[in-house]
Order: sequence, then structure tokens, then C-alpha cells
Amino acid sequence: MTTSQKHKDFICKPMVDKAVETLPGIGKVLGGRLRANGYGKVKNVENQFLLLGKDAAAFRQWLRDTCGANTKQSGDCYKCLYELCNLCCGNIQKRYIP
DNA sequence: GTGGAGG
DNA sequence: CCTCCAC
Repeated sequence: MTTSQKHKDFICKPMVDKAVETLPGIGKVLGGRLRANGYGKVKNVENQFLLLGKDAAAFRQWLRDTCGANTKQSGDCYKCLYELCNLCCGNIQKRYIP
């Protein structure tokens, strides 16, 4: 499937030290762009996600600015990171803004 | 390499 | 029409 495949895999197994290309919505180009910006690993992206306070708009803006992701890409990546943090870290703050 | 989605 | 992700 599209994002479900990567999503389940990512949420089920926190690939925190894997490449950012493993994130749903993030592929070769976007991954390379993230890598060029110093976010070649999921850990870095997750860190940014938490630093932004899990804000959808902020994270979308950041992704968009750093790698040129669009609405779908950003939403997909945001969903993934949100679920990851929500399930793995328990939930610090419920702020899911679609 | 192909298909689908978005810009 | 072109770019990008996923398969």
C-alpha cells in the first residue's frame, strides 16, 4: 500500500537511527534534501518534531522549507512522527492538528 | 520502470 | 507539464 505499509513498519519498529528516507512521504529526493540539511536520520527529524511542540503547521513549514515537501508529504510525515511519539513516548501532550 | 498525487 | 513517493 501507500503510506500504511511504511507507517505500520515505522510505528511498530521505531527506526530512530535509520535513514530519513524510511519515513512515509519522504523518499529519495526529500531524504537527500533532509540529509543535506543535517537531518539524514529519523532521530533528527523526530527531534525537530518535538522541538516544534508537535505543531502540524510548524512541522509542515519546516519540512517544506528544509526539503520542499508538499501538503501530502508533510501530512504523511507528520502523521508518522506523531504516531511514533504518541505510541513510543506515551503521550506528553495531545495536540493533533490535521 | 510504472502508476498515482500534488504543485 | 514537471516533480516526487511508493511499488
